[in-house]
Amino acid sequence: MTTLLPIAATSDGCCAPADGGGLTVEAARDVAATFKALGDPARVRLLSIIAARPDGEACVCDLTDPLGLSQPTVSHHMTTLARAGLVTREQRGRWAYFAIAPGARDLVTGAVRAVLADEPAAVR
Amino acid sequence: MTTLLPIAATSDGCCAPADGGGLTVEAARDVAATFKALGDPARVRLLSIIAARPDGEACVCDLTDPLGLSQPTVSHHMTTLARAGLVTREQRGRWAYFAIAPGARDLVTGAVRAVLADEPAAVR
DNA sequence: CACACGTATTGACAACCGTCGATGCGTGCT
DNA sequence: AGCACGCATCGACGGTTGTCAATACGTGTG
Repeated sequence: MTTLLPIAATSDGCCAPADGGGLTVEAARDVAATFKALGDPARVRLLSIIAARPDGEACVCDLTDPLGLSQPTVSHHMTTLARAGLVTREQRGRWAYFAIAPGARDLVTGAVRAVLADEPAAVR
Repeated sequence: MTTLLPIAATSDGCCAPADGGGLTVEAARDVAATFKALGDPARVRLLSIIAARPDGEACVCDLTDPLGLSQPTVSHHMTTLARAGLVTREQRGRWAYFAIAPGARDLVTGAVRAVLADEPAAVR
């Protein structure tokens, strides 16, 4: 939910929203929610493991062992990542395959740009 | 501290570290710590407000009002941001001026690249 | 149809986190 | 020297979070 808008869209007219010139309260909440989902080592490892997969997807049973966490915990983290829009869940047979969401990278980079105001010129 | 290394440096030889192909435990911890510092709306707003300043710096007294938080709370958040390497603190007179750390953007983008494996070039 | 298997949900618990008021510390002004 | 001011630290409190065991839910297989 909350459909994060990647650019700081104050949208409230021209003048600074009297916040002091920064992001809106809602924008900050959305941006922080994205980062919050990435703010746990277990979730970071989950994402990186899935991203490193040759087919780019994995089921929960593939993830419990590398992480050393219980199945419910992994499932819980995957739900968190899915709610943040970072992974997609696809039920196939009796396995649930998770993959990096198509817009995941744009979501995060958009959040970065929203906070740190855009980069000079060459993104390198 | 912990000097986040931006690239997934498994460094442990060639083979996947038996983690499943993702980041190392330590790398994941460092990356998550960076994101964790960004995972709170107050800190996101603090960063964006400082970044939006014409001179690029602000003292605590400039930040309490826009945020609607108490002075100790703002100070606490700034300490968190400083420990994460996202802002610098410079005592000048009896004011403490905070500014976006020089390497802040690289720190965050490096963390993004570490998790989501480098940018497409060819993917998709 | 019954069973095994993979996953999600529930309930519980400890740890952490954000927040505040009160207080302490350092600095400049009078 | 004394005082006002800005900031950090302390102690406390409620809320959130990460984790697990136990259980429930779906789905394919025998």
